[in-house]
Amino acid sequence: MDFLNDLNPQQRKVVTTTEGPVLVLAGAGSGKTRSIIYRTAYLLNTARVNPNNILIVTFTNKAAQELKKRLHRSFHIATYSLWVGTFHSICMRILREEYEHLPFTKDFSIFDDLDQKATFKMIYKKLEIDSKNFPLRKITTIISNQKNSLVSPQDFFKFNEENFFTKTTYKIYLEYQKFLLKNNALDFDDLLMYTAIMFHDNNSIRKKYADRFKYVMIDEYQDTNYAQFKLINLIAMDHQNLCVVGDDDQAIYSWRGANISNILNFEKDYKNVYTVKMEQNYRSPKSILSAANCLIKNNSERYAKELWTDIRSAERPKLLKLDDEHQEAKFAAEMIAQLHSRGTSLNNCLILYRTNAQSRVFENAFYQAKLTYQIVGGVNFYQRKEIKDIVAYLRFLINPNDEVSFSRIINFPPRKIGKVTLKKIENYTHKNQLTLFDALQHDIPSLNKKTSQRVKDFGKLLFKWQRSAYKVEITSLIKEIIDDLELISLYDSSNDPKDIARSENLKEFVTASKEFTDNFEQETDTPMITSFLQSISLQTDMDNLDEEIESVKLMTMHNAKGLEFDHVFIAGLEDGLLPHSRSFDNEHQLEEERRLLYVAITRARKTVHLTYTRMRPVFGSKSLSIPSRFLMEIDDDLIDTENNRYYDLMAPRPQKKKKNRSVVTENQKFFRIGQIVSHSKFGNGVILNVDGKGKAAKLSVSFSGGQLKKIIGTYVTRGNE
DNA sequence: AGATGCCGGATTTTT
DNA sequence: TCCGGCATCT
Repeated sequence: MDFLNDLNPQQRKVVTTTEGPVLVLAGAGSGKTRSIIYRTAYLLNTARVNPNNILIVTFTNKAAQELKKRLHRSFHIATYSLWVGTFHSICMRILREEYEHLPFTKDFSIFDDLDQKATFKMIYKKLEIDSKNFPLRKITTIISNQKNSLVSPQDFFKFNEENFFTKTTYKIYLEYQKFLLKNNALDFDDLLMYTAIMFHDNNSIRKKYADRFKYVMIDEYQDTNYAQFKLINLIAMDHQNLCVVGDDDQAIYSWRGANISNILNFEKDYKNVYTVKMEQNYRSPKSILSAANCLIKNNSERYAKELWTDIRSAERPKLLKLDDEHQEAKFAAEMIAQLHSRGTSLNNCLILYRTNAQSRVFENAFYQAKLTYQIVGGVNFYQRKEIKDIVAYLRFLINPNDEVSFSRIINFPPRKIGKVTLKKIENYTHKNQLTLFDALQHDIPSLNKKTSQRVKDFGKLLFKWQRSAYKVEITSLIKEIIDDLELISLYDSSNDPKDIARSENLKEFVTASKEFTDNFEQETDTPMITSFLQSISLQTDMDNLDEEIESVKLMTMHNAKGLEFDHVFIAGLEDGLLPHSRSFDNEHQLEEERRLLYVAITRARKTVHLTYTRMRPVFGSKSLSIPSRFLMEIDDDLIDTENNRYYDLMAPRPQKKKKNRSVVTENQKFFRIGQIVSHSKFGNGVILNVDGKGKAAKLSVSFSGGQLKKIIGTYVTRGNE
């Protein structure tokens, strides 16, 4: 119990209040992660809870690993039987365990957004839909939102929707889900949706997990969506031992379906909630925190709170104006070079920007300055063409119905099998009720002799690998495939500059597979290759950071959540970038952009540099930049603009608006997604979307009578949940 | 089947 | 500016 002395009174309360619902409103740098770790240790060592009975949900795989590492190091806790992971990885494990009750096998493929895109293209072709009228991006977003609200296509088809666009969208949705199942595949959202719906529909399975996970902790609760809320609710509703930790000021994922009202309504969703506010910041000096506080006060959708700190005497955030984006990058590189020459590790330096596209100039500048850097995000390692290709081979061997992978590999490397042949193979497969894999072993009548031979040769090759797949180690299999296809020499002999790095990446992939094999903890009777494929689908770039290399880190502000660095450089503080132009006309989105900057600033332990440019290329042509409106919201005396040759104020400071800075009122959180409401004419219905706040919010409601309506909140009443 | 070239459109953030 | 999609040619 001695370890409780390491904690402040609030943290101690969080740690020792093990029974019943606990809400922890934890500001940036207030020791949130620490509290979760200590709470887990307390549950295990003091309260003698069996590790099997604990579920911890983190926001990234990396955070999960870190947590395990620290539990092990500081408390000598064996983390083997502890369930720690992201929502997605935890759902993946559950679905694999319960596949008998589900419409797919445990070998299911996980489709990333590239696979998803390929799928939609096939569907568009089949349904003869013009992507001009139904832009892919828009449609995938809508469908993703439906899944995150647990609305299945069948639910929608019950409604007699008149609107052509909506009707077509649901047709696509339905077809998409059918296609995925036919391919034994799930997308990211499906992982959550199938699990939540399974718990909802099958009480004995729900009970099994509710009994298993007697103690549940969720980190970053402000960024959970409805499916995640429901999922956790179904697990915790019986025992109520649920501890959620989050900060409404750091909610930055609403575009992904995250619903801030999950955290704001926690005290209503659960009974007798014990609430702890942690407002002492242990990370940043007062000079930095004051600026952050001043900024975030401009948001109206928040719990009123103010972070404070004992850490004093440091510099205020510096604001600098550079001529263009090259100068901006060069400036950061020079500053970091200077710090580095005085003994600062590059590991303590962070570059943050709003969009991935901004990273390129920084790469350049750091390369010039001979400073080692690592980029997080952008094109994920596993999304690169050469890696997707080899993964597609592996996937197809395991999952012989995976059309997306099949169409990827059938003619790569080129073996003179084109799309006509592909279509014929698919038809033959369909007609004879075969898997694609088996069809390749046949003589397909509609093919001419030459083509048929090529197809059969390919089939033989796949057959050979499939036998290896169940016999040899993953790494050997991968090597075998790469050798047989002569991929390395293919890329090395290429004239295309893009191919230069490809053979290197392939080698790295081999190494990664080896690492996986070495660290693999056999959890079920699932073949290792299945686990490998599924786990790499959920890997992010953050997980692939090489910790051994001392380097400056470059990433988007979204990726920076939960991290801390001594020196933080925040670039591109310009209207259009931050706040992003796409958020200009929407107050909610503007507030989210503001939170993004708040998150960025509060990463810093020692210094913050805010930069913007005089001029920046937009759509290819240079145009004058406008300094971010957020800069004007921070009081003059909190920002250092003096003794600074770069600074000159170019835009007139807009008048600050008077803002409602009070606590979120009942009115503001009146409706939320999933709530049941009733209407005098349409009867009962469930809310699918809320636009605006308060009683007068615009609601999208699906009524039990079948209508899907947009309605002003004042015309409905809330029913029981 | 594959290479070439033109046009139009899009540009946020990620598991 | 760059990328992807489409048409056309070989």
